[in-house]
Amino acid sequence: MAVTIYDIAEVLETSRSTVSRALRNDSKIALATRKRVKKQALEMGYRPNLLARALVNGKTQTIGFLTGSVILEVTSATMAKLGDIAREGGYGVHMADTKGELDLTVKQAHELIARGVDGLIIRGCFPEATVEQLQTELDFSVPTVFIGGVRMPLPCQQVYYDQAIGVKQAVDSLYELGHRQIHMFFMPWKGWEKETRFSGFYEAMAERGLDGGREGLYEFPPGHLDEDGHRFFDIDVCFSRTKKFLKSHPDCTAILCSDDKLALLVLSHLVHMGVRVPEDISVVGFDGMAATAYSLPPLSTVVLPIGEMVHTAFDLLMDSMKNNNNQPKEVVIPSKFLVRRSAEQVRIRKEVTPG
Amino acid sequence: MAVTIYDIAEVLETSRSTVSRALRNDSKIALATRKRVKKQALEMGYRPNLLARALVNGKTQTIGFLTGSVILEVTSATMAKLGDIAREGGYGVHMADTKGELDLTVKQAHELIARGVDGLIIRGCFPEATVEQLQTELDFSVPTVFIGGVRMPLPCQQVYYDQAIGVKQAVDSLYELGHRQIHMFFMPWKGWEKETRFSGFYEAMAERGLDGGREGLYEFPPGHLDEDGHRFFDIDVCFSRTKKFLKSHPDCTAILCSDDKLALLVLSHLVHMGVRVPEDISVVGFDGMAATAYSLPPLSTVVLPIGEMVHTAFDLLMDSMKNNNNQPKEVVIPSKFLVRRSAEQVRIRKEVTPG
DNA sequence: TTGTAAGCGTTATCAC
DNA sequence: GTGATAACGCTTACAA
Repeated sequence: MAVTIYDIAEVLETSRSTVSRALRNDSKIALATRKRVKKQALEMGYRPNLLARALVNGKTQTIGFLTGSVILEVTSATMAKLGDIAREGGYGVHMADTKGELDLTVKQAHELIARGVDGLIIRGCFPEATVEQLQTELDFSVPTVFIGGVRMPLPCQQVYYDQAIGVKQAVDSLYELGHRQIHMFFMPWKGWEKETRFSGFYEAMAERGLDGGREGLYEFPPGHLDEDGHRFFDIDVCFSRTKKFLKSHPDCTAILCSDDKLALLVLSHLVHMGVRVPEDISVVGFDGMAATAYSLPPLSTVVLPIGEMVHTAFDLLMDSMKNNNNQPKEVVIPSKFLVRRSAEQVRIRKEVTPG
Repeated sequence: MAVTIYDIAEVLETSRSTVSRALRNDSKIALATRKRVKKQALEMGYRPNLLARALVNGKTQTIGFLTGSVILEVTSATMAKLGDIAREGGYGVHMADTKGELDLTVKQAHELIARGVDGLIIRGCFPEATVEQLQTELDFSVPTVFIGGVRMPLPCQQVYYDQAIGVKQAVDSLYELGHRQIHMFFMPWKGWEKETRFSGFYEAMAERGLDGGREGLYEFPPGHLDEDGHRFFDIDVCFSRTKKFLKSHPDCTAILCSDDKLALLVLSHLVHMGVRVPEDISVVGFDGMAATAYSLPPLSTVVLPIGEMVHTAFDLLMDSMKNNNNQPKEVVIPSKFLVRRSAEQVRIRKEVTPG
């Protein structure tokens, strides 16, 4: 069996308390003793039993991370970052997939709490849940902070992206490049925070006096999920949808996509149709997926600063764990437009501008 | 504070042991009592403290998952699957990123063990570590199973992919489609299990009497990692590399890529150069990434059956946790070639075959 | 069928 | 400075 402080105490012919204190560098213990104990502990390969420790002081140095579909890149990037940050802070991460469903989220949260997490970070929005539902269901007994792409409409600790701002920047940037006929492509999949992405588009277009209400939106079929949660698109349908769009909007010079996957899809379809990007049409994505960096052309996209969000959320959580309060607090993280090669000056303007 | 069995016992004017047993449905307890206790527990919102339970019976119902770069799709898919399977089995998952480095792996493993995981699943190979190093470093005190793409050269519980078999299938399939000039593209990045992928290629080519030794291999620059572990490619270099290849290998009709990312990259570059896939050149990937399903054309690829691997690994782990033994055991999971549109009969043959 | 009491490995509160 | 001793919340012989 594993070595315990008791074993060490026995060998050293001292008491458990002394060993315990010495190992934690208690200044009350003589320096010599501390040294002796630590040496012995090392020799015997002692490793503290964090469970026992947790039982007495009520802290496990573990946080729980609840998230919908781990396989999504934004999710796994978040998780990776959280793992790193938590580790630096001496915390472990217990993760659980919620499939983005409220009841599973609640269930898993209770699981994790029972397992003794000190705090909870929950990622995902629950679009079909009512505020009342959230209020009652999500009444957790440990400090909790929500993260995601939309504001949760209830008093809680949360950090979320301002998704609109990046879209606005994108529209502004396109405008300055001479674009006037700008459209937004989207796939209305479940749990997707579309409204905030749309609203940025609406606003920015309106500000410029451009046509960008609902008419500026162009919908794609969302495909379907396989049993592992991977989303598959019906590329033939999407292809013809893009084709149709081009026919019906011959004057469109720029396309904003509601997410990078769609943007990459559309990009490849355009290229196949002989439409040059960005010479003929500029394309912009949303999310900041890694793959946008090496598409051809590399995709301009609105990036969600995941690291910043995770940092903020973790700090918030640490804080409320320390003070054991869970007072409502909100932090907004701005998204930002990242310029790459897929967006360019419109041709018309190019021809007008002399070399 | 949280409700404990003691609180319930007090209210019911009975003993803690009765409550404890009743809650766990011990047949020794009168059915009426059980009912009464459970009802009371429910009413008081009792939730068992798994930590306390763990302290006494030495089991936390938690497993640890160690893995390199969480952000990779294969990794996150593995994690997602593991989370689901574990939950079904009543287990939680404590995850930690190892960056694919041996010392961090060891460190994290000890962390997790201290936190009380009942077992460990470790993903990742350690190409630069010697067998001796692994032997000494990886001497864990809890049941452990390794998973990954290569066989660990030491006695342990492991399940790994037979990566060669899928490559062979791919080559066979291409051969049957009339391809003779088949080449393999690869990026030699750290920790990548290239040899097994290569060996499948070598063997299959040799079996068919085709030129497929080292000369059949064509190397791409591996790009670089950002601080988050995302890999970025220098697309311009890759592009010109592909171009150069086409010039120097005008008779090549099929390209096998060592991973899907590379395949998708090459695919887009070929399309941009006006090379039609699959009409002019067939392309095959490796991994089974989701994105291969909706590239244009959808990519034929060698898929790694992640679900199968995780299932196997979990079962193995459960087994050795139950019997508390850690006897060496190996399971091999075959990869398999998945046919999609990116590979097709060679043109020559097409012309010969009458309509 | 139920209750008593010991113990899991640690920390914390007292005395000494 | 150090050592008993009582928690922490639960399980499990052993008694009753």
